[in-house]
Amino acid sequence: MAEDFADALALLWGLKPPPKRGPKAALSTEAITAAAIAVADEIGLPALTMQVVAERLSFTKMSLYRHVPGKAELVALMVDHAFGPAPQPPAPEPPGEAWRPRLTAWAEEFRRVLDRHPWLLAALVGRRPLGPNELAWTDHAVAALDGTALTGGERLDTVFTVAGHVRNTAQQLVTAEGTRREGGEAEFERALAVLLDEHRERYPALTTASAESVPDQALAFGLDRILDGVAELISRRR
Amino acid sequence: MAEDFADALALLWGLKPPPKRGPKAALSTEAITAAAIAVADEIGLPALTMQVVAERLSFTKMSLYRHVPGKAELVALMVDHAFGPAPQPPAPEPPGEAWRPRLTAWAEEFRRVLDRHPWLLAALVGRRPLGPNELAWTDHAVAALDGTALTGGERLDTVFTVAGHVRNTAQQLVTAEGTRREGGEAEFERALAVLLDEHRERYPALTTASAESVPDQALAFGLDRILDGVAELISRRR
DNA sequence: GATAACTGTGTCTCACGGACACAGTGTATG
DNA sequence: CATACACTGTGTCCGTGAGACACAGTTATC
Repeated sequence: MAEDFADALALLWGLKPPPKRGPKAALSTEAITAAAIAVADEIGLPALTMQVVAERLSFTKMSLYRHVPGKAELVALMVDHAFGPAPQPPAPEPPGEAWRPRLTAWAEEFRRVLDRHPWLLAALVGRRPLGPNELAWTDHAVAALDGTALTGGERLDTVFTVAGHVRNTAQQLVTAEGTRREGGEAEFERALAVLLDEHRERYPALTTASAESVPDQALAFGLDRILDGVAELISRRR
Repeated sequence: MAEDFADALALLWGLKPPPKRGPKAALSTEAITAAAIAVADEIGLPALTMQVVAERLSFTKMSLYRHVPGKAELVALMVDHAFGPAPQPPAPEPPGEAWRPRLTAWAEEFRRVLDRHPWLLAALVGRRPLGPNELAWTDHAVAALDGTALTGGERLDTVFTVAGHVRNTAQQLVTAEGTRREGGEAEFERALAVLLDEHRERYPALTTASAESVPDQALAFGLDRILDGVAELISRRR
């Protein structure tokens, strides 16, 4: 377990000493990762098998294991690769100002990544080895709060809260398999509506609230509340 | 797929007509669900196999399928069962007041459930059939906001945001397998610290913020920010 | 040119989810 | 009361997926 963790980290951070002898590899960790991402985008994480990835690359399943220790590590690579380089160049603006639009833009960018790669949601569950890109994303978000009256711990917690909110709202567009929800959307809503209607005396608050709910507002609403709360804390510090 | 969804819902809501003939069943959906939860608490969701559940009950694997359509449906049952009945009796207080302590208490209760059943985090990913208990939990949270100046949609979004935040903070105590993180905790922190130290010029904001971070504050901090934001919105409505 | 490191491959094993047929058991109907 | 029928638990079988391992071919170093 500890070994696996260290292995995965080494792989994520590109700490493999390049081989000196032997044939030049036709495959590469990057190629495998990219192919796996393409497959997962289409068919989801549970359906992602070494076999399918190999087929897309026109190689055999076992050849993948020369470049990737196992499926778990492959997923870790996919995650970091899917994030890609962090958005928002260093931003020459004075620190301490504009933290709010910067965090908002960051959240939207994060959301876009999750929309592009629905399987990411499932892959982000639990603690796992972090890659350079993921850390860079986090760093950029924390940097948006530079110069504010928040402590380091508060900045981290703020970023954590915002990122978590984005993740949670993205879940609504995703099936349990980690693929985009297409036409079946109505089915779920209808089933829930029927259920609530059948038991409206059992869930009174939920029923009445649902009656006047507006879809697709959760991301913006929650983000505004969170950032309002952060703004209040910052101004309270002055 | 649509069939599966309906089947799972029927099972969750106990809509099985009881059999009239035949031997009385030694097994039951409840017994299987309870055993599966016990197993998952110990070894996590990926390691939860029909075989293991059957062994704990001293039955054969295939006998489970007489009471549960498949593993996915079993997990759905486990989720609703793990939630248990919603906390907080109807609360005789006047609505509109005390929404904040009620939501806070609700969040803490939710957190306690997640701590008891670490695998829940992974099981909650994506849209899935909702059971009566889960709906009741949601209803109670929404009810805490009854009488406030929020619209129905805003109440739902608030609850969604709070619940999501609780979920996200709970993730830090969980491994990728959905078991509690025990001694390995230090390993993760140390690995991250080493990583950050090695690349401190690459992640400046993150490095300095981490240096003065206080662990285990994320839940309370984020919750306070969110509720501050909600309070501001409510007072703005007056 | 020999050796050693490395790559991709074919074969094998094990674990898991689930289909299916079967024998035993209890209830309703003739 | 007998018999047919619905239902339960079981044993066997299959398909699929992760991964171990041995092998043959390839390339740089001595």
